[in-house]
Amino acid sequence: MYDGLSGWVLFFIFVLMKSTRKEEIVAVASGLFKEKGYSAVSMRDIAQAMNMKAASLYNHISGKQEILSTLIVRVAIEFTNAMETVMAEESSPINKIEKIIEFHIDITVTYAENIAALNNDWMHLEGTDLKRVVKMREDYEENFRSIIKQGINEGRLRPNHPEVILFSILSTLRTLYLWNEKRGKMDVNILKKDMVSVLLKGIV
Amino acid sequence: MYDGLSGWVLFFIFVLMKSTRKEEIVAVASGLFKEKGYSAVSMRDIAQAMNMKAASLYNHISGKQEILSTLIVRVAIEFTNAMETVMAEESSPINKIEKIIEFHIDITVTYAENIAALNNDWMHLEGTDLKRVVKMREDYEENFRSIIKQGINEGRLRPNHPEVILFSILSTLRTLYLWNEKRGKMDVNILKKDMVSVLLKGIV
DNA sequence: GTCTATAGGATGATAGAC
DNA sequence: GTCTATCATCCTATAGAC
Repeated sequence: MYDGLSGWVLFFIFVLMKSTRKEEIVAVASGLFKEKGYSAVSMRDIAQAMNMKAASLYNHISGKQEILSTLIVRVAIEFTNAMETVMAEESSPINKIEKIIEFHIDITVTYAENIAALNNDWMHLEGTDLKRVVKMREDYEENFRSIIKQGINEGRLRPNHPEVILFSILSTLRTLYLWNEKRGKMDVNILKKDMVSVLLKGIV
Repeated sequence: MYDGLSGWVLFFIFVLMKSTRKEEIVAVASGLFKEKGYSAVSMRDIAQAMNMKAASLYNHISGKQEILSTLIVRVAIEFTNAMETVMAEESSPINKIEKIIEFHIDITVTYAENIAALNNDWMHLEGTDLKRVVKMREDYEENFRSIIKQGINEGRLRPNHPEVILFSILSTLRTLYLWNEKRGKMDVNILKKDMVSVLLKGIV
């Protein structure tokens, strides 16, 4: 009876270790990718940062590509889900844009390194991962665009070129990850309020 | 007399060729860097795109690093000069911000690839080039920040956190280069007007 | 699960013929 | 100024001992 139990416990620990070890690698690699970019970081760099040898990494991941893919797909899904939640709501375009700004800030707080990879290294994805991420990005932008167009049509947004509005807001939100040190001192809720105010009402 | 003349002419052509050849390399490389990033582009890639062999590149440039440095320093100086011109003017903070938005659009039109390198590959610069570019970037941001603070103090800008305003505008302007295809169809002056309107007056 | 050793190929750069 | 040949080093990834 004890034997059976300890067998299961050991198996559970093994699975747990293996999975957290992979997560450790992904976490360490994401920091390096953010600093120097995917292509400039070698498996030796990642291994060194974990106090191990490059060959040992391959017991936990299939290769460098899997690290990038895990990193990017994870946060891309996060954004897709958040956008779908907003789209499903029955509220005004302005309210939806506020929600988008808020979830971008929330996701950036926990996924800064993933966002760096999504923004700067998506083109180094391969095969179906590349197609999937590009598709998610296109759908995301299309949803955002439709909200803006609706807002203009209803006369609740100023009639500027929709692409200019989309691009202005989105490029600010997408590069929020670069701003984490300065943000660190700022309360997230204050940041959200200021960001909504600046992006919606302008600065004048 | 003819001999002397043709000697000078040949020398001039030689200097001209050498310099335009270097410019050609820088131009071709900048396109590749923009697509895949500095680290993912090899000297063989650059050579192939010019229908020559990698070794031949070294007759015109000292190495890969010189290409990056040329590319980045050039556009960094462009931004620094433009900002200094604006700072020297005696006009309101709002007027200065409008000018900044406008010269960002102008520079982006001619230097899209350089800006990509400045944004994404500056960390691969070495030695004094790295220090110089980082310094120019810090000074640039500090100038922008002082304009914003003055605008808030004078009560002409809404009293949002200055860093939020700085970051929102700057991140939009810095990623304009990503937007060149869509912009291509739009008149530059209309883009400037829309951009100024969206960034200053907001969208609501 | 980590190590050493190494395969197999790419990389930045140089030497020297033409 | 471009080429071929090559160097020395780095890269991702695998094989196999422990």
